[in-house]
Amino acid sequence: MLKGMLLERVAETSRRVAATTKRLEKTDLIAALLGEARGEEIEIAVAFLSGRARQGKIGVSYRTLHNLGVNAAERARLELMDVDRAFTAIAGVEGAGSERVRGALVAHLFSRATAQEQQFLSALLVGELRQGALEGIMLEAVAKAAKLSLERVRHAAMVAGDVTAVARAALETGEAGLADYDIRLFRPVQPMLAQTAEDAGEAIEDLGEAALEYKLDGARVQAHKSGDQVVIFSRALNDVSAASPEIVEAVRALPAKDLILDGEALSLKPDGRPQPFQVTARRFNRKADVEKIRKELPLTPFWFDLLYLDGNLLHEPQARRFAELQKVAPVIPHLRTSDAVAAREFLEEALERGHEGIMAKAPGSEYATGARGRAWLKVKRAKTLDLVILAAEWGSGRRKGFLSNLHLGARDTEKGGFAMLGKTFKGLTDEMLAWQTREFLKIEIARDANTVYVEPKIVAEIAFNDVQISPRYASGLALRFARVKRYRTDKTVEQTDTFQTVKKIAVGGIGGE
DNA sequence: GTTACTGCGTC
DNA sequence: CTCGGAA
DNA sequence: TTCCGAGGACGCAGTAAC
Repeated sequence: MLKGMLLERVAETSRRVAATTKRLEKTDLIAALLGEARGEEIEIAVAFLSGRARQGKIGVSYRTLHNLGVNAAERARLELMDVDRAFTAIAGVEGAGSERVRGALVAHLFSRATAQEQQFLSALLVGELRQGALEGIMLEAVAKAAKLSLERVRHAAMVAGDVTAVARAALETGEAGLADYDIRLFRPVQPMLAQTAEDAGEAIEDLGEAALEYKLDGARVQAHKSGDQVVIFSRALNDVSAASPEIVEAVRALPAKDLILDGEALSLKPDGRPQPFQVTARRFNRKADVEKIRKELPLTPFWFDLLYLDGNLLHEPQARRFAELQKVAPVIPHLRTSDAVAAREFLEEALERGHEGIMAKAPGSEYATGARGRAWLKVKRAKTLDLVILAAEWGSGRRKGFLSNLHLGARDTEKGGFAMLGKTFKGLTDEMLAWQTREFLKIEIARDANTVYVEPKIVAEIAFNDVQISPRYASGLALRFARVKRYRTDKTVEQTDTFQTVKKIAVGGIGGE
């Protein structure tokens, strides 16, 4: 009887992958390991080295792992298959007392692992492997190990919606094995993604003639239909049919037997304007009272692409896919133009109607599953505020040793003091990180475990997309997608924006109270 | 029963 | 979701 | 250009604790 691959082999590879910053070296290390794996082990190894369990999230928290209190094994004996079976068992526990049972199962697994293996398993389970390689590098490694072209492997994985099975097929049966991974009904494909453009003008400049569409602020949905059978998938390819019965019904009624649609679903107010995102979000991942909530907050799907209609359309140009789509389903508001002025007007119209912005698509482009290319561009509009930094949290990973995540405050001219509007760590260069760490420590007024509180005197220009109602912050409001544009050392606190200004933006955006 | 907290998925 | 850094 | 990782805001589900 052959011995299976040891967990140690994977943990050691992960450690070495993390140790180098060179992409090719990472690829080589992973490819070498894949060459040694057999059968199901291939799928397990691919999942682990992509930073996840085959079972997905299995409900093991940071806290569970820290309260284990088990010793490490002396010798590495755990096989990949053992670990995979243990994960399946752990994921299956539910109900009252489940946290204790799960903890016991995790403890037993960990007691059989060496110290290094324990470290690897911990990182894997909390999703913090941070070896500088995820699915992108994995695809390259699979291609290398199977001696196939990267494009071939990537396409199969994206159309299959999953790398693990494709990796196994590629390694076991090569080119022939990948032939099965064509688009197929009820097997979701990775949705095509977009890059950002500054404004409508840049999008037209990039694309020439472009297919413009409203960008709606809801959730991405992929609908599969064959006859009466309909399944709706989310962006992460979860089956969300149960939570969105009205979408299922709408798709079932479409005049085509077999199709796959791509679109965005959101809830509209009675006047046709969109609900704020956080309101539409009440429909996502929902199990309780679906029939009741669908009456209060019905979801409306807006379709913008057709991937399959009695056959594969992925490789057809966008213009043809959209034309076919219009014959069978209600489509998103759209405009085909090469005129920058018309594009700008279209953007203004979308914004005026309460939407997020527009998309601009290359009419000649195929549906590049899972790719974030320049064939699709998104144009949104950010707002900015000058805010005061109230505190900063110590960073982790490559930001360890630097003050990173910033607490943002706006002057409250009524109550005095500052209203906290959330936090951001985005938009900071290494230079800014170093600067703020230095400067903040000079004006420190207090600290706790992870946070340094500072005198409220540093001003930063903060970009954001929306103001949301916040159940978390005392101010009652929080910024959505906040990021730092620059520090305003030229501005005093008295010159910053006030909480009262923020409230006005909120009322404008949310629709008033 | 109700609340608090964490995990997960959406953006 | 956004951004900056590295290859 | 592509990939990665630094983490942000919500809301719901599920358990544990009260």
